[in-house]
Amino acid sequence: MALNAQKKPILASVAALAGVSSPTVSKVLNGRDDVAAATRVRVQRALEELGYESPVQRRMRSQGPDMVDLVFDGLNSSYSLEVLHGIVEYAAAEEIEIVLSSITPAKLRNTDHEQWAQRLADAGRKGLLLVTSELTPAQLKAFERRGIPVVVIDPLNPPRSGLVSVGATNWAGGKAATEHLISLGHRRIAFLGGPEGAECSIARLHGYLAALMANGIPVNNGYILSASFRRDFGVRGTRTLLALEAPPTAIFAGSDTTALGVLEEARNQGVRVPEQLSVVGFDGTDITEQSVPRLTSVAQPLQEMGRAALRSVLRMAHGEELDSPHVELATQLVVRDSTAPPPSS
Amino acid sequence: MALNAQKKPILASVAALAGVSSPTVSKVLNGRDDVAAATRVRVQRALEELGYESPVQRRMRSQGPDMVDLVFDGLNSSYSLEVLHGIVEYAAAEEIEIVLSSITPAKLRNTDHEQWAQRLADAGRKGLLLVTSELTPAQLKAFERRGIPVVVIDPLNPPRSGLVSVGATNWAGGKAATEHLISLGHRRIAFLGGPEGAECSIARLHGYLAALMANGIPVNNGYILSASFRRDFGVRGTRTLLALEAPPTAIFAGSDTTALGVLEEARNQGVRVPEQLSVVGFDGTDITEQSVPRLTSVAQPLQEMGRAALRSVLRMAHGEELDSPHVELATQLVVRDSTAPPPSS
DNA sequence: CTGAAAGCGCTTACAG
DNA sequence: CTGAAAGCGCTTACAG
Repeated sequence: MALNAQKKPILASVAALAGVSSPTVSKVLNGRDDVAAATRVRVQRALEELGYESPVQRRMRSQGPDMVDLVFDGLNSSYSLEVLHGIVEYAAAEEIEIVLSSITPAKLRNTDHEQWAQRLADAGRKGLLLVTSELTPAQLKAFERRGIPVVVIDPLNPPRSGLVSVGATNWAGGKAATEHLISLGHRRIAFLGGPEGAECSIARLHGYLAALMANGIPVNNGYILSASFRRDFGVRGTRTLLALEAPPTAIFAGSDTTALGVLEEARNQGVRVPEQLSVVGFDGTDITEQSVPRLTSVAQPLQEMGRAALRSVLRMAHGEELDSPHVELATQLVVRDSTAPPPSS
Repeated sequence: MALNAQKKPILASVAALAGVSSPTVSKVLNGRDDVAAATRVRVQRALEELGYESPVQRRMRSQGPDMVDLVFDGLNSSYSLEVLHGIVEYAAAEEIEIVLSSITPAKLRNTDHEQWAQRLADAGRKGLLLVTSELTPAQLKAFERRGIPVVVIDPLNPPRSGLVSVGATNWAGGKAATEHLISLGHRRIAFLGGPEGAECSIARLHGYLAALMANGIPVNNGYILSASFRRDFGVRGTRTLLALEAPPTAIFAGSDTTALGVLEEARNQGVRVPEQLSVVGFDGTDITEQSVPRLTSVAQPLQEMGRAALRSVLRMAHGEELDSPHVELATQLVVRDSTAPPPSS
């Protein structure tokens, strides 16, 4: 049978192998119930053996590359662009098509997930990729039941069991940023974190705390503010911090965008960076190179995270086992021009 | 004919209506080229009138929202992000899914376009959107023959007949930028343009020239350099310009990214912006707000361009007539902090 | 339950 | 360029 393996199997060849007529095979394929159980089994075995595909199935498959759905949580930051870039580049190389879902995170809640999952299954989608947004366990289950793998990039909540996700070493990054400042001689170091409850921000905060503790620097709660990853919080937060009786000599911002706000407010107050105030950002997007001064920042491998997530989804789609349900790629501190020793007051 | 409207149209009924044979209809459907143009049109009209769908298409349709393919020319700039943002937002509202094509512009040349177009047709894709990149007339024809509308955003070449495209008023933008500088008192104004031959850059250059001429300012060819939209050209170009015997007092850059390079080089040479040198960018992406000083720039309505392109493709897919094959959305000069009167030498 | 026969809708090969 | 004819692969209707 290996001899005619190249010949595409048609219904008649399946019938011949099973020792029945074409109509009978047709009935099995279409789920008719007027077929004896034993016959059905024989036909099914033959279908399997020959790897039979209906013309529609064949058309579907040959119709193009595999497709993976992507749900994007707002497409407005350099962060998103980098992640998307990584996904798209890998997809192009692997000849995968990425479908930007019309189901936006905003609509996610009021979407009938059974219906959604079924649609993806019918359309032959190979998997689902989520950036930042998340699925409820019930939603996740709907995809699981249909054999559609789901991978989340940078989940907001702590990794749940059953949820496959890709992130970055946020704790280590927070620690590295803070240790860098400490090694420059800073002792009064503030932290401007992201939205309350965001797992990645909490991890960065704990990295910051770990560095302080390891160096015997007492934690000052007035130096720790959390609100958002946006620029305006950088401005507001800096205003608050610089108005303190003992203002910090360094600020570690939870995102590059926030750090930009820090730079802006420092400039407005005539506080020179890095001479009078050191600033570290987080993300390592291209704005770190465009700001004045260029921003010392903890780089996340965003493109790699996108690529890794797509790779994981594809591996799962092919039935391969993953090494681990949650992977964290290494962050890396990149020292630029916004950090220096504190002013020798 | 309204009477049997409920009867699902088959190939033979289309043939009857068009007054041809079934094989001919089959050929049209499959994009064969051995059909006379007039016959093809008649058949396409009949297909349209009866709302014919192939069995495969029927299957597909019952399976989810309409899909439009998108070919992106590199996903690395704020420019791309903005355009994509506009497309995706409109798509989500209209419940359209956007497929990021695995055919990248790099691969475009060695792709069998007949095969590609057929694949999209088979997959029931409603249209094709191209950003910056373009199709050859032969490629365009392959899609046209299969009734798949194509729209290009910001085509690099001048609008060809038959090519539907969306752009911005580059000439007017170039003129507005230059007039702004002239009205501040500048007479020595340089232009740093994009890649040689890029239509949008040529239009901006001519807007610049028009403004100079309208104000009786002689054109100095040494003030006009064209190379790319990238930052490094901003640096190099500025170095060249500032080394001139009579250096310009203002530089109009063809993109915001290039303008950023201008700012960088000016800073390196200790030339203060805007006091000693005025700078205007083009695009109006968010880096204009993040630079120091904030960048005066000609804003392109990038999100709107993305949205308009998708809307056009969908209108064509529904058989509606477009008002015009090429549309230009208005650019707008946004004055920020990088422009001021020239130094009173 | 089964399958010979007829049928369906589309495509291909080829004569003109 | 066009279409009558043959063909393809699947499904349906029905006799046994």
